[in-house]
Amino acid sequence: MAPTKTSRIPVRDRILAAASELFYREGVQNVGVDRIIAESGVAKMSLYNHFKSKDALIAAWLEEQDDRWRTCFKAKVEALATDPCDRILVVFDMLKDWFEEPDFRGCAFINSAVELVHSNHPGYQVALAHNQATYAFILTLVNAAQLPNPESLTQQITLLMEGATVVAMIQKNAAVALQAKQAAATLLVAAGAPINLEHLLAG
Amino acid sequence: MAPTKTSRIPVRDRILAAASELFYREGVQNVGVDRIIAESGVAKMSLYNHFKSKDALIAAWLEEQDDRWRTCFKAKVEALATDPCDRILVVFDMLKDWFEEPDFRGCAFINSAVELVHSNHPGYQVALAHNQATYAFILTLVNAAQLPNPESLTQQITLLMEGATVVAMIQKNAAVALQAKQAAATLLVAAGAPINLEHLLAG
DNA sequence: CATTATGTAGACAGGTCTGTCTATTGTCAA
DNA sequence: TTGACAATAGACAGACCTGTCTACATAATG
Repeated sequence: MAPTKTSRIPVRDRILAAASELFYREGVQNVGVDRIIAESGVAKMSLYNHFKSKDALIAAWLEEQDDRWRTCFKAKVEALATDPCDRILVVFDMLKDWFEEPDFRGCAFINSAVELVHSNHPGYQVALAHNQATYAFILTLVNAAQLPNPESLTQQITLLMEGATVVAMIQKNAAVALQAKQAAATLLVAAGAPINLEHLLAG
Repeated sequence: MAPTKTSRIPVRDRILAAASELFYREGVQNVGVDRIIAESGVAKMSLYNHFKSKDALIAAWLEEQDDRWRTCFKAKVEALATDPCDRILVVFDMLKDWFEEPDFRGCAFINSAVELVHSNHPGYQVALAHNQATYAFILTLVNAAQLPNPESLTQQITLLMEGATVVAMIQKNAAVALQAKQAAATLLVAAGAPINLEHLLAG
């Protein structure tokens, strides 16, 4: 490899970093490869040497995002709470923090699935896999809480998560995360979880 | 006006009809004006005489969809149920029917907001207004049910609706509507509504 | 030093898209 | 009939986009 004078970060990583920011901020359709190479300070041929096409770059970006999300999300949940039910609820606190980030623009996977339209697009496949991975992760939390009908409860909680993400994006309103948390807590209590609902309403 | 020989339907309506199908099926970004005029059998200048630009056509399409939705949705809910709580729950049965339509591809307003990116786009404004109209309509149902904290309950129910719509789209899974309905029923019961949950699980 | 691999810079082809323009046709009303 | 209006067909400019190509520069390795 040729460590360029301008930067010692590998070319592929620089491309992915620039693509990540631009794709998320403006959508995959509104960002051309010319802007990605300009932002990353890379030659166009380098981009096409590392990625077969723009569609392949989109898929690679989503895969990288998915990888990061799986590890970061799991680690954060486990660091913020130990009780199984608390871990489910703390997910919504994390969502609120995410929604409050100034550059928040919704879920990259949902947004990309909408833009890519066709489910045979490699990027769409990654988005779908991410969606199922979210379900699977929440399911581990619900299973740990040993509540009845774990699959149903998990699906309902993920619907609240996705709904909150979409509404927070379109309305630019981070507070919906708290409403989603309240709803999730109600579902948990109805399933028999030992949660103090009064305490939730306060903070 | 000049009623064309090929059709007596006004030109503007033919343009909107073609745009509606194409925009919804493939997304506003993936459909060019050339395809709209080909599908509607209209001259390009006619399109630009009726709509200032493609962006204006997108906004007009969304406004028309919003108008139709407001009247159709309200009428259907009121026709399918009379009890306030039943009316809230029947919304999710309607969602399921919608999700099962072969051409279902999610919510046109959410999808368009994602594609248009910028909240100052006229189409984005219509999508946002539609989102708030949904909230307002559900709020009337919740108010009719005379339950405590109507705004919170309404927000939580709309989160379930939006979440179900997004997940149904990305997974092509209409069954999530039933999970959303179940969650909504649990929330209603927790709020004191007189609902038989066992009956819900059956159908 | 020489070779090989990697990256750079930028031109370029071929396609698509929006929006404009012109010339022509058809329809209604006075 | 005639003039005003609406719609048609299609060419066109200008911009943008993807992906390829060439010529050159740089770095590590044998």
